[in-house]
Amino acid sequence: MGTKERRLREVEVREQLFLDATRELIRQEGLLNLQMARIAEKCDYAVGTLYQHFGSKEDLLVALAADNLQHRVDLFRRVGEWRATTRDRMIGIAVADLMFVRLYPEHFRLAQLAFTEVVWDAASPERRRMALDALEPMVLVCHQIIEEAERCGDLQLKGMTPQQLGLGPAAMTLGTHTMVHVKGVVDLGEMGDLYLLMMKHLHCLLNGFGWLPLFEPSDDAALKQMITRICSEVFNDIVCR
Amino acid sequence: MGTKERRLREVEVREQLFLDATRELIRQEGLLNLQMARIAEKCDYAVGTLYQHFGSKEDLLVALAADNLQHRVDLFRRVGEWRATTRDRMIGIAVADLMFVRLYPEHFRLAQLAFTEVVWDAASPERRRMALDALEPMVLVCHQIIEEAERCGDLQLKGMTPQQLGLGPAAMTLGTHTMVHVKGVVDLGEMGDLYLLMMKHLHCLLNGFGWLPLFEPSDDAALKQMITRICSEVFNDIVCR
DNA sequence: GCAAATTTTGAATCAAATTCAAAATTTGAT
DNA sequence: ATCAAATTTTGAATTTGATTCAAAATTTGC
Repeated sequence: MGTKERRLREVEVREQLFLDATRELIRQEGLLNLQMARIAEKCDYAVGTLYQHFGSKEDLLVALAADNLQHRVDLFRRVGEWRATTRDRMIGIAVADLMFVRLYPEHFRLAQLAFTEVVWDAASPERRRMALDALEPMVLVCHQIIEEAERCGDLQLKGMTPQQLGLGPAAMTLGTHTMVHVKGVVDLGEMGDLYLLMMKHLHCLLNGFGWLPLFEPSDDAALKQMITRICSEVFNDIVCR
Repeated sequence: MGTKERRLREVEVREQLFLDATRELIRQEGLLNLQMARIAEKCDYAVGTLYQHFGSKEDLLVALAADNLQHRVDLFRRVGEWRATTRDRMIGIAVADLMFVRLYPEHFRLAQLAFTEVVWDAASPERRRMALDALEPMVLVCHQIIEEAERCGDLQLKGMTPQQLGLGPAAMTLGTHTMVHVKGVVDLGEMGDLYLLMMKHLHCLLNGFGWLPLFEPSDDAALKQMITRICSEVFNDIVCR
């Protein structure tokens, strides 16, 4: 009987409806003013129905963060499949994030909250698992690039596992995203484009790893050109800087 | 008249009492279960009095994060005054953070929440200013090290300002702290000590900057020895790893 | 010693998440 | 097509916990 399956699909559709509505409400009124009742109302359902999908507000927030991550994964995958040097692809991962930030400008603010003890621990274990699973393929893409880099001699792991080496760039990008999204921590006036700066630091880090071919980070023009090239080769269907 | 001043001091003492009680409650029962009424009760004051100091719960959280930062600053300053090479001192900043994490194991979890839009924007502007001001001296210490490194030829800025260069290590440490403190994001079993790994990545980054003297990051023993040395020379009065 | 000003108090209020019994709908057998 | 059982939806009622504010207590200035 297909009845059960149809129902299952309907539930899934509605769940997505709730998530999209939540995303829109956050964009319109900010995380601060997000209310469960408003979400239900916006979708013409009763609050009780919303709670059938998400055990709590925290659960919903984690679910939304995980949902956003699906899209981030898509961008990472493109980079993974891109025919380019391993170093270009590693940098490409960071460029994918720049794209992701434009497509989901609220994601990192949401994620910062969702991974906070207060929210994370209040979400259901299943939801947490889903979020961690959503992270998994991104990690995988990075490791594959790192492994290939080692195989072809672009990179020496020097006793680190690919996982361990990957954590450096990951920490740097995560840290940057955090700083960018907290209002007031960095004086943007005198810092310029933080994300451009991040790309530069990432190059320095990769140089420090000895990841070939080395790149001269002081050459701003070359750096910008590289970003533009990656955008046009990998993300040319997405609006670009 | 000293009456006014005495009163002012009393208020300050009480504010600290509230902050310390909050810190303890968080350690005991977790951020999740923090309640304003409990804090007041623990200090034998009415909730109204607590609200005289902190306009809202969010205000209190930001205040506590800022208060913690004072202690982080103290550790940073020691490093700033340490007689050692500029590179050792830069690494020393990260070691200071390791110390800080032991002294205030809840800080980064709290900070992640406090700098979240939901909390940050709900705190009073004065409180936000205080928190940003608390950050300032830390930034300053780092810049001084970077500037001295350039002056004495240990480091080439290559077109970056000291502020801009400092953001790289800052992003990397912030990102690491975040990953360490969210349960489940990194499989600690196969990653080993994340903070030791961070030190290694930091060395790679500094190598990538060309910060002299270069350090071979694959030499685990030397890395650990370096950390131990910094602990004993700079933090020998604090319990050490 | 007393009235005005200030501070403290905590019961009352309020906001918003969450629940759950009743109503509506769907299912499956006849 | 009809009906009873099972499932789903509903939203008013409950709960939780932050916040307020009028009354009580205390301090100040004369």
